[in-house]
Amino acid sequence: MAGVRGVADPLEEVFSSALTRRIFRRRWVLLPDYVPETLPHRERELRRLAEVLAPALRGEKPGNAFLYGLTGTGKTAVARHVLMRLEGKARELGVAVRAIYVNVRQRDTPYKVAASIAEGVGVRVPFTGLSVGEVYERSVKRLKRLGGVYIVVLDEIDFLAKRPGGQDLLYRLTRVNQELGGNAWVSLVGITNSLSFVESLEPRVRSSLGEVELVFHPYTAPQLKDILEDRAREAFNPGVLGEGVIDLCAALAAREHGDARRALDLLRVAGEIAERRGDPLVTEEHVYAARIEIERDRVGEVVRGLPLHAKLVILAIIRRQGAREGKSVYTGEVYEEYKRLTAELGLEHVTLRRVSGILGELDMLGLVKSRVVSRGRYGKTREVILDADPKAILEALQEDPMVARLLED
DNA sequence: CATCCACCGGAAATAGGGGGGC
DNA sequence: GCCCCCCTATTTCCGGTGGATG
Repeated sequence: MAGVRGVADPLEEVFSSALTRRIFRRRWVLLPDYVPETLPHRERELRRLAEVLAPALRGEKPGNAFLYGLTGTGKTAVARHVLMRLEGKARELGVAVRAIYVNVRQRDTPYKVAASIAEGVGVRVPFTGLSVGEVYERSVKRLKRLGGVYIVVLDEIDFLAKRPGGQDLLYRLTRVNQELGGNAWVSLVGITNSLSFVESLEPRVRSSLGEVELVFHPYTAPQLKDILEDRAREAFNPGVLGEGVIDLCAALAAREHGDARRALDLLRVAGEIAERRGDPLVTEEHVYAARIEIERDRVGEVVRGLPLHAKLVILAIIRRQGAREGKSVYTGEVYEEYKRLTAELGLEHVTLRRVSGILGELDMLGLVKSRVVSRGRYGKTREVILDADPKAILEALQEDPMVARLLED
């Protein structure tokens, strides 16, 4: 393709500005899955987890551990950091230690978890077709032959326990060492942000998993500031951060139960916005814009991933709520509106039971807030209120050709 | 103070689409 | 080829329940 010399070429402009990297030096340092060199204000937790797992270096069975605390309190980062260092040390010593990290929210069925572990021990499995038990047994067989120490981290483990068969798999995992008969060792590290989850576990699973429990408390604003300053030094070119930017990110995140991931997201997206606009400095204004952009992206992504009837249900909520000036709506009311929408499209409607389930799902996805209330004589039902920007939702709904038919007018 | 509304929410089953192992 | 497995969305069935009302 011949270049268009002398004429403004929009792509060329994009490319060259990407190359100058005027804002970021190493942007990925701010991405959520980056494992930092240092974890300020988590020294105690790092040390404790390391103590639990260290026996692996002698080829002995490490302990099981359970980490809990709210999102963005450093659980995952601590786990990954310790595992990285442990594997490094083991390599140095020539000891067979292998860490297997599974995010159970992303791999949220017993089969997927078992398959992830299988891959982690070097067993190739198809993505479907086998039973969970089969996958599990193949892994055990290979482990017996290979030997070594394995540390399996189950992040957001509550999502596994909730699924049918999830507890069974957990139970089997907690006693896999008996099956291995000393040829290899497996230790489990469970991570969750749900305290109530711990109580919902079968006692035998809980006692095994919770040999050591570490509680992660929310970061305070000054602590978040330390974290951000650490990372910002790596991530940005010198002098590009405007006055008060870090403080603002820390303050906004501290307001949300001290969520470090949120703080880092704000800082990163603020930088991205500045870069995109060609501004030489990241300012507080960029941070505010980042907050909006993050939320819009989140909502858009969630809504796009919804099945058709869930999309219709959320549209029904918006319609009903719009008609009642942003006040809450009840299940029955939503259901009626939803049925109207399906009729308009000439579609079958799902049952009330299902819509009730969808309402619960929308709540978990953070699009809606709902609580069960009793209106006495007038029955018990769920009170639903929108918890996301309706404009962002509608924008995403627009992209569904079926739903879009309802939005023309 | 018993009643009874309007759902709630667990459990199990189905549909229907994608794949094993031997 | 036969029989078994997984996954998601949904249906069916059904016992449960907080509190305004009569």
